[in-house]
Amino acid sequence: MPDTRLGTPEIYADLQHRLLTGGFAPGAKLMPSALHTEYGCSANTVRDVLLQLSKIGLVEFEIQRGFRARNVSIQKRAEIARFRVLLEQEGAVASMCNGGLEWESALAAAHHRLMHIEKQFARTQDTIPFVGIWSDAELAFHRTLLSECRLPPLQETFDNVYMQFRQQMVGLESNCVPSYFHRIIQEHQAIVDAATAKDEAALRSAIQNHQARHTERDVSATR
Amino acid sequence: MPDTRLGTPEIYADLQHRLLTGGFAPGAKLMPSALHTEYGCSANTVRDVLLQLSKIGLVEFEIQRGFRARNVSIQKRAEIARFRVLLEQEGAVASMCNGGLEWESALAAAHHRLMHIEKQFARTQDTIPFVGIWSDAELAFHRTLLSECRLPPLQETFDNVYMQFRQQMVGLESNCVPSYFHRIIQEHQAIVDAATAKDEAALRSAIQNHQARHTERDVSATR
DNA sequence: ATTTTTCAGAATATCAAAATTTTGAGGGAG
DNA sequence: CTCCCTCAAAATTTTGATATTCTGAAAAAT
Repeated sequence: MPDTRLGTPEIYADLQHRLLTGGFAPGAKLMPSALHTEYGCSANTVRDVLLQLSKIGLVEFEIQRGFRARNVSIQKRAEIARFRVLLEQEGAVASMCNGGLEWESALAAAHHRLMHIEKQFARTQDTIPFVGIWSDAELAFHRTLLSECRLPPLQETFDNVYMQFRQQMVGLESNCVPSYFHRIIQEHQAIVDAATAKDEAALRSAIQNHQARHTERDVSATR
Repeated sequence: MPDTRLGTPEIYADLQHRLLTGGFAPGAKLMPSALHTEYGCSANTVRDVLLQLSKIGLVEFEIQRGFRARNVSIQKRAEIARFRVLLEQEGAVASMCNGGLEWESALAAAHHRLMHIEKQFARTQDTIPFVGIWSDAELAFHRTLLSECRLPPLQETFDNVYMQFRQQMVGLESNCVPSYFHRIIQEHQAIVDAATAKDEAALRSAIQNHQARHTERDVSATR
């Protein structure tokens, strides 16, 4: 798409964005030899970027077999969602214990910003360009939630899992219903309330409920 | 070291092994242009392998600044250890709930194999060649512990974290005292006992105790 | 004396082409 | 009809060379 000469970071960002917004069909082959013309660079450069993207789980890499956009399935989304809940519960509880007033304030600020975007969202029909900025704001909110947990490895893992989860979402549901966002606003509010009240059990429940739609175990699937 | 022509998987395995056994000083620069002669391949091939190793956290990669063996510190080891405990507790408890007799048996088998190696270990002075096989057996034991948790993302993350933890260990303590292994045998036994007894609280404690030496928070470090 | 600039050496990123491997279709043998 | 073998097209990996960027020390300026 872009016609100017791009550096590796730009190619990385663009490919990540496409992966996260349905720019590639799930499981689609990602061929450096095909993509390099789009970015006006060599195939090897695309290969490097794809290798880096496989690091965060958005791209599957198999030796001698190239790259693919990660496959999606209800089962896989459920596994990722349950792992995400696990990480977020532990991280949020730790943040709640460590974090002081400045953490609560940051959380309130992130939530306010997110609500503002979500309200704009509900008013607009043209949802496509909004998913990107909404997702950034939601990620910022959840990052703030974990920001004081003092476990960098958990935070890094959460970032990856969050993006993998998002990839599963857009791969499985191409359209976003507006009522969906109403529920999400309430769920975020419950998280903020529990964190502010320093109620560990409530915080865990709120985080669990936030993903309840996706964590149900699918007994029919044989994986 | 090897004089025959090596494929990428062999180079990957060898570099991983060196990273995990102190073959590189912590923070040491890993230059494709220097390593490619050792493996009889081009610098770019080494670069690819290092990119893949950075995926599991053993190698740090910064754009335009190359690769480094990951740095070690008491602080970093503590963070990794605490994250490891968290993952292992959740994974083991889930495995205990899901796993049946075949899981208990597999766990007992992995533990028996590990004990056998540990006893040989205590008898030998020449510890260096043993650390590799002991570590493989210990990893197998902990993998078995999580094998029935039905959370593939957690299992993958645990593998990475386990290796990062090992890297911190060998980077911080070059010598392994034999008494160290006596304690570890008992700690593993406690994990097996709790899992067999289906005692969730005891299992969590046993896993926590297994890393207790490393999870202490270092208040003096300002990170 | 401290800071800034310059400059060569070294290391990294990128490239286009060659070598290797995989894939899939077509043709024979059982 | 099925299975296996062969072979050519396509894709991936590797290579060696080129271009860009970084590093550190010496020189110049404040």
